[in-house]
Order: sequence, then structure tokens, then C-alpha cells
Amino acid sequence: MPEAPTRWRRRKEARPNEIVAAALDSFVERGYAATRLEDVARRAGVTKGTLYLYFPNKAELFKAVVRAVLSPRLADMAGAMATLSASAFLERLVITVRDVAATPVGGLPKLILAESGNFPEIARFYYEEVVERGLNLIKGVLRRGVASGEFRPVDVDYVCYCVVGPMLLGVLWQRTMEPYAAAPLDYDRLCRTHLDILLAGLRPTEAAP
Amino acid sequence: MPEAPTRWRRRKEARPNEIVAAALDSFVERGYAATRLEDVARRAGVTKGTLYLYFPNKAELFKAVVRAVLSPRLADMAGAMATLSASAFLERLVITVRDVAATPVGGLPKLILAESGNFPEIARFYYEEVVERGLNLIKGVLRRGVASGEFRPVDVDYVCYCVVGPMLLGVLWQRTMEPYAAAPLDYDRLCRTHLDILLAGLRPTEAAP
Amino acid sequence: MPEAPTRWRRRKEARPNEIVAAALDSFVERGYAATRLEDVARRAGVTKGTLYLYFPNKAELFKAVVRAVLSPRLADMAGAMATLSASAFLERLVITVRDVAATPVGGLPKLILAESGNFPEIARFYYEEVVERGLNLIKGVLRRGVASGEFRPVDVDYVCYCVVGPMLLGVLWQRTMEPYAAAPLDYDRLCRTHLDILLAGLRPTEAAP
Amino acid sequence: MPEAPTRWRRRKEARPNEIVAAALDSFVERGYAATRLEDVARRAGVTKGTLYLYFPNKAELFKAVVRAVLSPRLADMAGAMATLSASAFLERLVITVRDVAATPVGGLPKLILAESGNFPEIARFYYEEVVERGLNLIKGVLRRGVASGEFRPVDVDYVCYCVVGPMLLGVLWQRTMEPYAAAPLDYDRLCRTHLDILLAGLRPTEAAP
DNA sequence: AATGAATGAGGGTTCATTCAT
DNA sequence: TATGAATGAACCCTCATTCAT
Repeated sequence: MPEAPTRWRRRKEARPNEIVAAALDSFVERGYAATRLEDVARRAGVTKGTLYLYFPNKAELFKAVVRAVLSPRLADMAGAMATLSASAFLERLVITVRDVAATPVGGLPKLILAESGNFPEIARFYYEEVVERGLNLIKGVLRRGVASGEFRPVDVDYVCYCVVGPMLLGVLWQRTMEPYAAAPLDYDRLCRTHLDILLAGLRPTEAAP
Repeated sequence: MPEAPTRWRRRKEARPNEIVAAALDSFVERGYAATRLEDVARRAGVTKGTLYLYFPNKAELFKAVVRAVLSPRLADMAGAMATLSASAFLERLVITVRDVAATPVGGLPKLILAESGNFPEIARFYYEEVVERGLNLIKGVLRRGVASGEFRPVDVDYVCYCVVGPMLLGVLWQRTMEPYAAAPLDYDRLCRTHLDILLAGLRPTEAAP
Repeated sequence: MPEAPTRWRRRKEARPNEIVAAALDSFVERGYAATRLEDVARRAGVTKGTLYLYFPNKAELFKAVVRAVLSPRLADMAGAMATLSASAFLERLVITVRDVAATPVGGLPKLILAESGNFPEIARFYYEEVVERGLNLIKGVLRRGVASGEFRPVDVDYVCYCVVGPMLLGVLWQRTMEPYAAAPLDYDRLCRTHLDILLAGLRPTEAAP
Repeated sequence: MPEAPTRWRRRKEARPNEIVAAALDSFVERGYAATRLEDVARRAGVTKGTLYLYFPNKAELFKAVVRAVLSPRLADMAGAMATLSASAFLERLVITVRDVAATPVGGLPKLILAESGNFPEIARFYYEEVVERGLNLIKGVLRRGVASGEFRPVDVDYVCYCVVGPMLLGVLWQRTMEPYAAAPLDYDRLCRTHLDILLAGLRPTEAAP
């Protein structure tokens, strides 16, 4: 009866998380359609049948992965940043994205982009849980910055895309174009440059009193 | 047993293009894996077997679609812009992307992102044909702008991502998040805002003589 | 309008033969199922459609090939051998088979063996046209030899199989086992040895007056 | 939607053998190309998908059939015959072949002949496992017989084909020409006649001291 | 709770056959 | 007469899903 010695007998509460983790890796690696449940199962150390004890089908597993991965990330982000100045917030935001980008979670945007057509439900979920909230957060900060004179008056509802765009590009780049580029992407440098241009672009003009 | 009388009507030269067009629509709509050749065929007004007269298999059809769509677009872009000032170039670039975004071709970036893992060949092809060329074009212009004093000194190699990022975001947004957002994306406004921030961010500072 | 200069415009009477010849080669090379009509057509210098002007379908083409190839061979064989002594006949027979074995026609036995299950009609045809006639010829000669005292009394109806067996084996060997054997089959030596054993086995015993 | 209640009954160890047996029958009946895996599956009492649990594809199933059928037969044959006199060995050999001919295994030679072109691997395998070993066995015995004076001096390397030829013909005949012949082949009589001629042909001549 | 053998629908691919030109 | 583009049925193979154990 002695199982593997290094890892105590896993309780059934642990299983779903292990499966979700394995599934995240697989989905991010190969995409939804190309991911075989057999592989997910093997990676999770169980068999195919076991997956169905916890998730009714592949699509639901996929959704569970997205939900499980995203949900915790967002709550604290808003709170943690409420106290910062607008510029400092943007810096912090960029840094945070940079750090997440290196984890498997960094593969989610690409995955959701790819599957948004076939999983409208997921796309909506992602929109509501991440995109909308994130954009509103940014818009709020930008508005605050404009109101306080830290930033010049701008079209806040669209500047937020300019904030996000280069960061998204970076996240996607690492998982698509990176292997073919002459040099690897220096994400740090991307962040610095992005902030440089962005903050310069938002800075109030001399003439504007 | 009389068949449909309208069999076998068109000419050989037209078919490949019709098939590629149908395939582009299907691939863009559903992704590579979820696209059934039967559907492509039906959309092209032929049967499955006919596809194999022109393309040896699904993967090659996919590549042919990407090639067919991209190749012509690229040559002229470089030339047409050589004469513009740096700022005018960036404006023109943004406008061009905006216009392409509305066509089926605008679905390609998403498609290639999604399939880059399963089609490294395609990803490399896209990198070399589009991404690298495009980025070099932008870098060249930025360098020109910096040299002429139109722009302040910046890290050109990474600013290019800041130029592209928001536009890419716009293209992807239209085909993923658009249906769930409260308001549709005003691409024009995105372009104006992007240029506003970007050009302001690049403008030489007063103190720098 | 000048066609290939080395070969005058082929008339429609030539076509069927050319097709049959091409088909024989293909069928013998790859078997019935693995032979694609496209290949036959190309080999015959025509297109697939043309085949259907002369043969209603693949199966009929196959039968036509077998018929065309076998029919002329048999008539003369009987006549040409009527005058020989029994032993001389057997020698001649063996030599003839050896010569045919080197031509594409030598591939027919294998082909017909392989397809006898799927083409009962062909098998029957081959049986009646070749096998039965051939065996009867041999039986006749053996009977003649026994009657004349050239051979000892034997079970003629089954000795004929002993006459044919080694030759058949040789024909099949060349197209199946030959590539894997250490040394190529010396068909001449096979013939000599076969005749040596066979004729010795048929020779009247000393004691039998 | 209640399915047949008798699903999923047998044990894992039995399946491969059942499938191989079913496949042997199908392949022998119709040939490789004309055999549909669906039929094999039905005959084995399973579905198509199940075949792929045990064999990666049709070609491997085919090879497995050949291997499974041949391998056990060969080991004992050599040993069992080592003690017999040369003549007795030949008799025993002929009898053995006659007995095997009546089983489905008797269909293998024809099958391998037919598919040797498309499955060189199989042909080589059959050559090395069966043909070469068998021929060497026979050659050894013949040599022994010649050395001991039981047989007259002959070209042993080719006499072996004369030993095998009529037996092979018999095996093939039963599965190809039999239905069309006036009388069924009396394999026993074929064996007796073959041995009669062969042994007489090998017997030392009076004059040879 | 977990297994894994078995299923069967679905899609890619081939190729004999047809028929407008 | 000859073409060759087009068809569509057939088959191999995959894999999400089921369920007896």
C-alpha cells in the first residue's frame, strides 16, 4: 500500500486543482482543440475517466480552467492600487503584467483570443471578469490623473487601449513570434519604453496652465 | 438518377482563388481545427474532393490561404510610405491598418496567433513576411524622425511595439470582445487617440534644443 | 499541329492495346487494388477519361488485360508440341515457362492468385483458358509416355501437379522472395534440376519389363 | 437510447488474439486492401475503435497477424524432424503441410504472395522466418541423404524447390482454382504422388556403386 | 473514488467514375 | 475521339465520452 513516498496520499479535494493545473498547461501549450484529454489526465497523474468525475466534459473543463485561473487575480489588483498616484499605478500595472506573463497564466490571453469564436461563453466571462474590470480600473486612474492635473486632458475611454495594447503585444509575442525573432524580447525594456512614451504622451503641455 | 444539372461549370483558373477565399472565411470564423473541409467546399460551391485537386491537404490549404492573403499587401506598403514625413507615415500606417481590419484579412492576426503553436511554419512565414518587415519599416521611420529632430531620442527598437500594440489590440478586439462590450469599438477614435498619445510622447521636449 | 515526331499519330485501333499494355505493367507491379487508373492512363499516354472510352470500369479493364495477355499464348503451345516425344515435350514446356517468366506476363500467375477471391470470374477464366488446358496437355503427354513405355506407370492426374509445381514456384519466387534471398534464383538451374528429378522419377524401373 | 446491454464484456488479454484471429480470416478471405477494418472488428465482436487500442494501424495489424500465425509453427518443426531418416523426413514434411493447408493458416502463402509488393517488410519477415529456414531444413536433409547414399548425388540447392513446389501448388490451388475444377483436389493423393515421383527421382541408380 | 476498456460519431483523404467541353 | 475538372462514396483513423468493475 505505500504510495509514492514524497507526496502524501492526495485527498479528493486536491484532485480538481491538480486537474485544472494540468489542463491549463495543456491548453496553453497546444490550444483547445489540439489538447487531448488523455494528455491532461496523464499530466495530472490520473486517468481519463477520472476527469469526468470532476468535469462534465471538455468544454466545461476549459471554462473551469479559465475561471480558476482568473478569478483570484483580479480582486486584489484594484484594492492594492487604489492608493497610488496615477503614474505610479500605471508603472505598477505594467510590472504586474510583466510578472504574470512569465507564468502559464500568461498564456491565457492568447488562448482566449483563439477560442473566443468557439466559446462565446468563455469570451464573455473573460470580458466581464478581466477585460471590463481591468479597463475600468485604468479608466478610473486616468480620470483621476486628468482631474488632478497629473495628465493632460485626453480621451480616457480610448487611451486605456493605448495603455494595454503594448503589454498585450508583449504577452502574445512571447508565445508566438519569439522563436523566430533574431533576439528575444526584453520585456523589461518594453515596459520601460512603453511607460516612457505613454507618460510623456500624457504629460500636460507647458502652454496648458 | 439525374444529378443536379449545374455541375462542373467554372473554369480552372478561378477555382483556387474561390477556394482560398472560402477557406479564409471559414478559418477566420472558426479557427483551423474547427473548420471542416466540407464546409469550406460548400462555401466555395464545390465538393470536398475538389479541394484536393488544388491543395494536397488541409494544412497546405491553410498555408496557401495565409500566403495568398498576405503576399500582395506587403510590397506596396513600404514604397507608398517612403516619401512621407515620420509623423505622416505613422498616421498613414494607422489608417491603413484600420481599413484592413474591416476586411476578412483583418482576421488573420488572430488566426495566426491561435495556430502559431500548431503551425510553426506558418508562424515563421508570417513573422518573416509581415512582422519583421513591418517592424523594420516602423523602426526606419522612427529613426528618421529622431535624426531629423521630429521626434525626441527614444529606444526605437522597442517604441515600434508601442506603435503596433494598440492597433493590434483594436484588430483583435473587433473579433473577440466586441460582442460583449457595452459599445462597439470606434476604430477611428482609437486611431486618433493612439496617434495623439504616441506623437505627443515622441515630441521633443522644450528643454532639448 | 506537329505531334511527337518519332511516333506517328496513333489511330484509335492502337489505343486499346496501349492501354492494356500499360495496365498489365501496373497491375503486375502493384496488384489490382493498389493500381490507380490515373497511373495506368499516364503510362499509356492518355488521360483517365480515355480509359472509359474503351473499358467500362476498372474490373473490366483488369479482365481485358488477363484475356488479352493469355489468349494467344495457348493455342500454339498445344500444336507446337504435338510431335515431340514425352520427355522432349516436358523439356520444351519448362523452357517455355522460363522464357515467359522474364516478361511482364510472368507476373500474371501471382496477380491472378492474389485476386482470385475478389474476381471469381477472372479465376474461372484463367482456370478454363490456361490451367485446365495446360494440365490436360501435360496429362496427355504423360499418358502418352506411360503408354509408350517411356515413363513408368504413375498417377497421371496428379503427376501433372508435380510437373507444374516447381515451375510455378520459380515464377512466383522471382517476384516475391528474390529480393530477400542471398543469391538470385538461377532459373536455368532450376529447370535442369527439376527435369533431372522429374524424368528420373518417371523413368521405368529396371525390374519392370 | 439504451444500448445493447452486452457491451464491454471480455478481458484485455483475450482481445488481441480474437482480433488477430478475425483479421486472419478477413485478410485471407479478401486480401489486405479489400479488407475493411469495420469487418474485422465486427467479426471479432468489437468496434472499429477497439482495434486501435491494440494495433496502431491496419498495416501493423496485418503484420501482427502474420507474426502471430507463423512464429509458433516454426520452432518445433525443425526439432521434431531431426531424428528421422531423409525419406521419412520428406514424408513427414509433406504430411505436415497437408494438415496446415486445411486451417486458415494455409491461406497465408497466398496472402503474402499477393501483398509482398506492398509490404516488403512482411515479405522479408516471411522469407527469413519461414522460407529460408524451411529451405535450409530441407537442404540439410537432402545433403544428409546424399551423404548416406540414401539419395543419388543431386544439386541440393535447387532440388529443395522441387520438394516445395508441388506442395505450394496444392496450398494455393485449394484457395484459387478449387471451385472451378471438375473435381476437388485430393491432397492426400497429391502428397503420395509427389513423394512417389520425388523419392524415385532421388533414388540412387543401379549403376552407381 | 478511480479505473481503463470500449464505443461511435466525425473528419481527412483517396480514387473510380462521370460528363461538359 | 479525347480531355480533365468535378464528384461522392468509402475507408482509415482520432478522440471525447461512457460505464462495468
